[in-house]
Amino acid sequence: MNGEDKLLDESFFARETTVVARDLLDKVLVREIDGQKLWGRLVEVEAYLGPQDIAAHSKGGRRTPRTEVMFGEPGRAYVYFTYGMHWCLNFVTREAGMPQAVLVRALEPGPGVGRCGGPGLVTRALGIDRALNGVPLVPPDLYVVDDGAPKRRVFVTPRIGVQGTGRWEKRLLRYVVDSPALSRPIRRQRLRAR
DNA sequence: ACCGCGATGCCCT
DNA sequence: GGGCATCGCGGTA
Repeated sequence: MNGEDKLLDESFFARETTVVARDLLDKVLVREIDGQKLWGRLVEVEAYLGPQDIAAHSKGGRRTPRTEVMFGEPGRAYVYFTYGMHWCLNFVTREAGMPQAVLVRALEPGPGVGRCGGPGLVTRALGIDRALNGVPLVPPDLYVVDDGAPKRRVFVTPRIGVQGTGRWEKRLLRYVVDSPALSRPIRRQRLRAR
């Protein structure tokens, strides 16, 4: 992480969610906590597409205390708690009023950072919890940069943990690059490259 | 390799 | 009260 890094700003996140998800791969998520910088390279994300998307928290336009952040400005963190023990980090996308987001599922961890092969592991390794819900993705606390690293080939699969056989469950809204840090290994034959 | 399940607590109906 | 955008372990193979 050096002076060449370019911060991904609000205009980056204000675009179509699937495009944001794809573009986030190979970018670097940075967390600064207690004066130390923890980071990891994004290798697995998922798009959640709002009211029409039956797997999204904002399905049907649900506007509740939990989903409120997704209805607001793009480029903020949406952090929620699940299964009694895990925090999950999302980036809010699209303009205000369109409750869409990208879930961070895996990172290639930087030096001194623990395993990040799963959404709960990412937040544990980077010290992310409800205190960061709703914060803008700007330094110093939590932000994403382009460090100029080469972009790898992107693969798409159905989203993890989304049950059912309907259209939304089958949609290829999980975006990954081939990495040992993924939450689940790629099965080459079933994979569709783009 | 796959499958089942317990942990644990918040959210929403 | 049911379900959950999870994880890690233990069993079977």
